[in-house]
Amino acid sequence: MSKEAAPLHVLVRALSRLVPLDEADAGALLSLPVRPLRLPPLGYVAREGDRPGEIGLLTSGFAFRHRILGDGGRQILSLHLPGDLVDAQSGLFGIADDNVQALTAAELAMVPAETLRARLAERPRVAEALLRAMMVEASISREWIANVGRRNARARLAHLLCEQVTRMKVAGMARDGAYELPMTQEQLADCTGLTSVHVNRMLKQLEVEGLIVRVRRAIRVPRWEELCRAADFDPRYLHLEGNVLAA
Amino acid sequence: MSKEAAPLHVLVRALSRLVPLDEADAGALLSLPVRPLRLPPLGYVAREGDRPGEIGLLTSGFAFRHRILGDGGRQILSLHLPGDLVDAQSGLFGIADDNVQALTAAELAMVPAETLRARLAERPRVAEALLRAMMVEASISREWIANVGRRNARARLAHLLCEQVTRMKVAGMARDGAYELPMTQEQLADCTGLTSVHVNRMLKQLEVEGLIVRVRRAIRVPRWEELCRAADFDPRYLHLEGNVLAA
DNA sequence: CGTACGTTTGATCTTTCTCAATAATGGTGG
DNA sequence: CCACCATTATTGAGAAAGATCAAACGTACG
Repeated sequence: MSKEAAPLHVLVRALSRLVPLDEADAGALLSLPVRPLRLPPLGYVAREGDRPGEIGLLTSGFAFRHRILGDGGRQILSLHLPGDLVDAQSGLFGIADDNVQALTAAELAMVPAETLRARLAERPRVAEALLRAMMVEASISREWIANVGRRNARARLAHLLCEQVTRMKVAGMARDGAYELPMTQEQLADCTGLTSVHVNRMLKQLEVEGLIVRVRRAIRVPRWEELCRAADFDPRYLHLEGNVLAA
Repeated sequence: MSKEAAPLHVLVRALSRLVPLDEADAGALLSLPVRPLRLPPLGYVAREGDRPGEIGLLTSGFAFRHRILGDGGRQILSLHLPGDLVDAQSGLFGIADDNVQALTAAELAMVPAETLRARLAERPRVAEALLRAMMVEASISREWIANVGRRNARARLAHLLCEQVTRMKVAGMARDGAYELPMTQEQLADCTGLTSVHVNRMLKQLEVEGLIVRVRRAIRVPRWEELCRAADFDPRYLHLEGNVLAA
């Protein structure tokens, strides 16, 4: 069961967290044709303006989505974990709004958009799960607006960490309470609307406050509750209802 | 045709901008049962945590969506015009992520979520239109992240104005090049992650620069191109493809 | 072992916030 | 119609958060 020969298992696992899927639903997903795609760090999944025709399922590694502004500034818009359909937007819509890039080395399973669309029409439960996944993503986007718009640098960063740690826990990517967040400080800055210099200072501050411990890019959270308080983090917007969140 | 006896006409009009709907599709929408709701300015459509059971279609007036942060700060997350399904999220998902409030006096048509969901299953084209509407909204959310995260105060405000003016044009709400944006400066501040004091100063600056003209809360844009440049505004993220944007 | 990239730190500058006071405006009851 | 009240807009002065510039330091990796 936990053997993941087929890459689509991560999708079934991710979607069934949102809507219970039966055997037939799962089968419809698992039988999808797939083009494997292996990317190096910073490899592009999609570029703004692309008309992909395929939808990328992230099966291993991390990815992120971003827009480049007129003055060359970059804003990271979302972070993606294995199980995420990384550009359902572009795939179903036809045109990509933003750039999607691998953060680490990553593996994707590219699914033809038309085939997926057809499966969705046959399997309403799967369609509903996908819709929910998109709504969760939209809710996260709105939290990012609030994060970047109304929290100070320290809280922004703390919030980003809380969100990622929580999502990684749910995805079973925690390793004894330490979470490897494979991002440079510049990328953290582009997530939070700060400069990398200021991110560095705030990380250090969180560290001297004892809210995080850093070793290389691995971050451990010795006092989860306190970090959440510093972050003004309330995980409701992640819609994890049924999920185990026991530390 | 332009007579809108039934409130649902605005929905048909809005959705058919995204996907061509035939008579049967339109009929399926127009025959939806509706509970009219009339709200005073600042009346609530939904509150965070609500489990509504109905989806609100805004038929007249403006509405906005916001979250309140732990320190009491408020971030406005989106603005809504007639034709917008103001809480498809909550209605289809079950639980509201954020607060939705009327900005002006507003009229809504409340549609039972279950009925709408059933219609969606019967009418794939309508479902697709709704999905697209949600994707456009998500794309706008991402632009707001970038706006608030990476643009300075002047550009943020200019961008918000460009976005609203464009959407109002498309919705046919322009009155000879003047657009009534019925928001207080504090609300503009909560959209842009600024303080109302600074919004005031930036509006004034845009005005002395000749990029906008203000009379009461009506804003006219004498030099559209220049305002767009100041805003770093590129309307692609609004996905207006087929729409007339001739000034 | 050197190069490229990322991190850390300091000093200074700018943008935006905060606090506070004043002026308009709009709506209400008399 | 007018006086009054609450809300919103405007302006100034000073403080603070975060940006910018610049340099040094680490570390990974070819």
